Amino acid sequence: MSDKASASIKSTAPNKTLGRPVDTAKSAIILDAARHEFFNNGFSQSSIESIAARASVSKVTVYNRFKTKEALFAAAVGNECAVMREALSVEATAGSSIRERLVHFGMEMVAFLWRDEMVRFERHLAVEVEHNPEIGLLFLDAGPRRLHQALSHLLDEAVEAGELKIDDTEQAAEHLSGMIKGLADLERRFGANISQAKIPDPKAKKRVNSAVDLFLKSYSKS
Amino acid sequence: MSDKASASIKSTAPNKTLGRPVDTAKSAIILDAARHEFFNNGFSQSSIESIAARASVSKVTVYNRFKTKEALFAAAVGNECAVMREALSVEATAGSSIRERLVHFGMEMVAFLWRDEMVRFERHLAVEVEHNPEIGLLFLDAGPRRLHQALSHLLDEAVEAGELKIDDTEQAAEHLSGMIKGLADLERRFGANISQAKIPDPKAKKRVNSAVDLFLKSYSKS
DNA sequence: ACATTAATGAACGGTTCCGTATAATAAAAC
DNA sequence: GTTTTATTATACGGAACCGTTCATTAATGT
Repeated sequence: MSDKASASIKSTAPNKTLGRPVDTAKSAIILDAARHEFFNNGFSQSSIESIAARASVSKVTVYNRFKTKEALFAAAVGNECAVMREALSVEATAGSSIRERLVHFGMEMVAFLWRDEMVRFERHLAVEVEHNPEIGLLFLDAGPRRLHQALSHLLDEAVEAGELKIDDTEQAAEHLSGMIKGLADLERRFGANISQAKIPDPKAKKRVNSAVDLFLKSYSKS
Repeated sequence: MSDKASASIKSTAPNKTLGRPVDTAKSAIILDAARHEFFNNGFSQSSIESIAARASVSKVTVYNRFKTKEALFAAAVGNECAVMREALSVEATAGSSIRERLVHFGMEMVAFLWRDEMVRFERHLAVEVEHNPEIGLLFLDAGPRRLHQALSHLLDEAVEAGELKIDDTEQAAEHLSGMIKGLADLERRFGANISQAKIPDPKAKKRVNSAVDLFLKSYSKS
């Protein structure tokens, strides 16, 4: 009876172990191609066909894994955010002085933000946030808020260790990271192509150092 | 001879005083419609036809004044930058204490940046900078750099008046404006729609005040 | 009235692209 | 081999839109 049923009635759920297996590697390749196209040309300027071509995959395969163009974009954003999370999970270098630790944090932050891919990612993501607010929060949680937490934590430890005296470490962290970015953040987003410049932000070292100076002048315990 | 020439030979340059005059008001109306469409939907998502419809103007008329879609976009950006220049030419309120002046400057800056139109303008402009770097510089000159100069000037005056002691006022101005924007700048660009919130940035007052506190703690002369 | 230019409305050619459908091929289990 | 599923290549329907053309109407000077 059961044999007859399974043979005659078409099962709505396909048998997993039967037929040609899904090439699981293709999804990652598609996402990588999508990342390249979307964050270099923008959402509406990127075509599914060009993404498929870059991934060396049929267009139908793309639609097979991702229901629609918007879904593919959201998946690409999620993927980038996951990568960002991984990159930001490195621990702050301890052992050195608090000044050295803060300067190091600042320079790392600048190096991270001033990368070409980061600039373009921010640009094209910000536009799509208007149509899909969720991806904006996805980015905020993976990037900025995480950085803020890391810096706040760094400050908390310094306070506990008696190196600093801060009432509101979160507020202090926001001030410091704000100074680290400074107005150069606008040059980064609207200025000449940074890929042509040898050094991402030539004034970064000076800016970060003086920012830490100003910061420590108020918050140093001594 | 000259009469004969001007009468028989078709002059390549049309006679200005002849025929129906150009409706000069239409250009401004078109630019306003272009601003609305471009900075709400983005460049590639906006169609010339919808812009013409919004301006109650024929599509041909648009192409008559602006050679191409890119030219219209650039013109719209230039127009917005001119408006911005006008808005930023207001003098800083003098007479009060330096603390009050700085806090006032900061709150004005936040109010200016957190407007819906400003957020969308920045978003859509940043994307197009990749294809047309000139419009980015146009914006930088009209907005951020102008703000920076204004704040630097304010600090210079305070130094001359003996209210502050600052070596590098430009660096100090960058730090202060960086703190004023803080990480909230990222929430502004990637966070939930600000138009739904009652107050643009609820934490702005606290952030600006504590930023000025930190600033003055180092640069006060007393 | 007439000449001249501005502006409109509608249509067109050409292009791009989304999402789907179809027929053929490839890779696995049986 | 056969069956089953994944993937490809190709084509299609449909829509959107850029930039242009043409015939017509509107607004001014002489």
